[in-house]
Parts: sequence; structure tokens; C-alpha cells
Amino acid sequence: MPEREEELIRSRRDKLQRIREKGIDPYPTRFPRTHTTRLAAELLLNLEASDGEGGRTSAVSVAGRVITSRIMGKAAFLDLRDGVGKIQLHLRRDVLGDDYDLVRDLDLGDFLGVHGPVFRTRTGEATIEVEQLTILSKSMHPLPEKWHGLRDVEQRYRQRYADLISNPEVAQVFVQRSQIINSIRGFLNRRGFVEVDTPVLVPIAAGAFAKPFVTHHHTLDEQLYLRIATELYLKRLIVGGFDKVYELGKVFRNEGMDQDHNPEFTTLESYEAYADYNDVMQMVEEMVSTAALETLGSCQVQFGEETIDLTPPWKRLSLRDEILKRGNIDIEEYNTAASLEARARELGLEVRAEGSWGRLVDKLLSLLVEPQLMQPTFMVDYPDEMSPLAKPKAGMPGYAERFEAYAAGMEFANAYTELNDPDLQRERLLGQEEMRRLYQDDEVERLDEDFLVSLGLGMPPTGGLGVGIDRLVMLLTGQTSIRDVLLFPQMRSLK
RNA sequence: GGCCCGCUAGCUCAACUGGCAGAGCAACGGACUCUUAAUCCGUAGGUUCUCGGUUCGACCCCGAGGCGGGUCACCA
Repeated sequence: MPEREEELIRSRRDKLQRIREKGIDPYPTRFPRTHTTRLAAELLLNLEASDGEGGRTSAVSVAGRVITSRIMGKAAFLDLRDGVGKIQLHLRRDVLGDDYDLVRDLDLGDFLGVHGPVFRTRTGEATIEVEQLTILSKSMHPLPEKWHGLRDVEQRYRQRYADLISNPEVAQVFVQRSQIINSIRGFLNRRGFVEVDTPVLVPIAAGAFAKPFVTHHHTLDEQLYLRIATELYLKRLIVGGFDKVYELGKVFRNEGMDQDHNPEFTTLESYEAYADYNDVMQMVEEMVSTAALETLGSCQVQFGEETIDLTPPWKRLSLRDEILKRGNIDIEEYNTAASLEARARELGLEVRAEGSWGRLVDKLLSLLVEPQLMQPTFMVDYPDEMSPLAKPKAGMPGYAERFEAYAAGMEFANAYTELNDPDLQRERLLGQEEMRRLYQDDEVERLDEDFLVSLGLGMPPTGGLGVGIDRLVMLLTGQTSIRDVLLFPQMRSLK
């Protein structure tokens, strides 16, 4: 540690020592609060409403962290912050007597419990006249600076606790995140969905195209993976007789990181028996607009320059039409990997040479269409080659009953009518295995034999949904980076 | 992974063309009983991300590396 920082800490240690020498425990076990900072200020407002200005409330007990101090000899003003707000403290020698000496052993960052009446200062600020002062926790490390706060992006992510202390508005996003998730739970629960937990440690990482994290169980001496999706377990539950299930939880994908990818992220997956993807579409627009209304009070959300209107119904666009319209490529005309790739290159698009046709279509979608989709939009009817778990669309050979939801140029949901024909499902998954061999693509769907066994018992027609919760939170809170909706985004370890 | 940008005191930031590394806040000592970016006087504090090079002299130029951000690639 640099010498200078040691000095700052030494000064705090000296104070700690002095406090202990006075027989005071700088880390006591509890402090009974009667009021939060906010309630204490409201108490004064209520008093003033009934008795007029200039009064003092009965004594309150409030606790929090000292965030600023203005010491003037025999009196001092401190600002105390708790989880809901802050309130000013007034400390006077003629009120506190010798206890006032403690002021010189206080630092910014310490936790205090105070007891005393609330009054209003000449400048109009609700203030506690401290009659009793209790140190609740001594802070040993200096806080970031009070005007600018902690700005360094790296340190804000690595030391989120310091970020939250220094930039209290950051907490607001995470409060909203909690409210959004609560709203979604409430929405699904009201509709009769049952929330379940399925394994995170799995013998086969299936249900999505992604590289898994690999781990090992010692007692079983087996290689296990962290799940990349919850899909196949939830469908097993539909087979088992649950009509409506959902899971909110973390999944893990061993891939790149950027503004909208973190290696671990939260998904919602839901499955509803006897529903199809049209029903799911309706549910998604209702669920998302309800979450916006319940947490923001409006279906209009600000995202950068754009105002995004989440009021249903959302636009529905066909994947083939959009790629044709925006990219001048008809995926039906170029129906092989080679011809599609040639066509894309002809139009000056950078596409990977060794991709399957389905992967190329996906590439074109994210290149040509996705960035344009600011307003909430359902992209419908995906080629079944890129949707091995989805049911073929009736009357539209080669296509699956699948949609993805987009907004703010970002995909945030994916859904389909689930494939429940066990023979066709096996065929599809074998096709994926073939694809893996052909393209050395280790991100294709894996064959989960037990899942096929469950389908063999019979699965009702089912509408399934996956939502990227972090991206949905980004959308609703106007954050452009996933790191700003994750309290502890993944960071490289410091050596 | 490619390219661009950043990394200087605990925090926020300066430092000319390569010429003594500075300020504010925080800290420390002192004054101060209605301040709120409190004020006033004084003090201390640096591995300029790391390593190497060029140079009389490097925060600055060159090379390698680290971490972060952006972008492209990758990626449901």
C-alpha cells in the first residue's frame, strides 16, 4: 500500500484507539431506531402542519453513515445517510457536554446512532438536535470525494460498494431492477404459473446455442456443466403435468463480453401448456408493458435519444420479409450456406465463411435488422434449421413457429411453440449433432437423451418463452450497458 | 482477437515542443455555537499502471506487457 494511503488509515486507527481508550465500543451490536431519516423529517413536517413553524418534535432515534461534516469549534453539522435518504445532525457542546469530544474522533464514513428532537434550522433544513451520540461502526478507509464521487468506471464495477456509497443514484437502477422482477413474478403468479427451480449443474448443457462452463464433481467423479438455459428441464415439467411453469434464474455462457453480454445473466423462461407462440406473444407484450407501468408509471420509456412506447400491441414483422427489405437478400432464393454466403459477400457484408445456413440467416438478422428495431417488435417465423426445439409452422414448410422480441436495437426475448413430436425432435437434434461435426461448431444444440425420453411420454402443445431479464431491465431503466444493471459485472482478475 | 482511447496524491483532475510533478476535496495542526461545496491560517502527502529503451534530462517519445472503456469481429 502506498505510504500516503497508510497515513490516512493510520489517522483513523489513532481515532479508533482513542475511542477504545474512552471505554467505548466502536463496533457495538445493535441500535434501536425509532425513525429512518425520511420519517424523522416527515415527523417535523407533520408537527409544523398542526402547530406551525418553529417547533421541535419529540426525540427520535436515527442511524446512518456520516457523509459530510461542517465542524465549527463547539458546534458541528453532520449529514447522516441511511437506506432511504439523509438528514442533517446538529451537535453542540452545551447539549452533549463531554460527549462532544467524540466529534474529533469521527470520520466521514462512520456509522452513528443519534437520539434527539427534530427542528428546522434558519436556512430551513430539517435537523436532529443530537442529545445522545453512539458510534455504530468506525470506517477505516477514506471515502471517495464528495462533489464528483467515484468516476473511474473500472473501480465503480470492481468496488460496487464504494460506487453505491459515492453515487447513491446508482442504487436506484437496482431498486428498479428488483421492482421489475417483482412485477414479472406477480404477473405470472396471477396467471397461475408455478415458479420452480431446476438444476444449475447439469450433465448436458443444452437448450440453447452456446459454449458452456465446464466443472467437475469430485464424489461422482463426473464432468458437469453450468446450465446455458433452463428450457429442457422446464419442458420435462410440462410433461410431468404442470400446466404453467416458470423459472427466474442465472444461466452461464462461456462467450464474449460486451455492452449486452455478461458470462452469467438472468433469464425468465416460462412454459404454458395448450398455448402457442401467438398466445406467448400476447403475454410478452402484456407482461412487459405491465412491468413498465408498475415500476415506472408509464409505458413510454426513455432510451438515449429515443422514446420507446411499450403499449401493446407491438409490431409483428416477418423475418424473411425484413431481411429482404433491409438487406435485399431473399433467404428462400439463397437456400444453401454457400449461396447465401456468396450473396451476402456480394452485398459487401462481412460474414464468416464456415457457417451453416441457419447461422448465416441469424447473422444477417443481427447485422441488417436488429440495430434498426428501436420500437418493440416481434420478429416472427424463423427457418426451422435455426430453431431445433420449435414446432414447424403449419402451411409454411421450412419455417418454425418462433418469434424474437426486440427493442432499443436489442433482442430481449425468444419464444416458440414447442416441438413435442419425439421422433421429429430426435431427428432435429441428430441434425444438430451432424452440424457440429460439419462445421466444428461446438455451440449447436446437444442431444439430451433423457429429454427425448420425457417427450416420448407425451408433451401437450406448449408455448415457451425465454426473456433476458438484464436486457429487459436495461430497456426499462434506460441503461446502455449490461454492466450498469448488474451489481457485480464480470471483470478480469487483477494480478 | 484487431483497431482507437484512458491509467498522475485516498478521490476528482491539471502539467506547453521532452526542462523543478501541481490544484480542489479528503487528511493532519490551529481559530470558529445555524452550517450545508462552511469559512480562515498553517502542515504533510507521489513506484505518474509495470518493465525495458532513447535522451544531458521522460508523466510526455519508442518497444513489450497489465487493467479498463469504446469499436469491429465473435456471441441467441
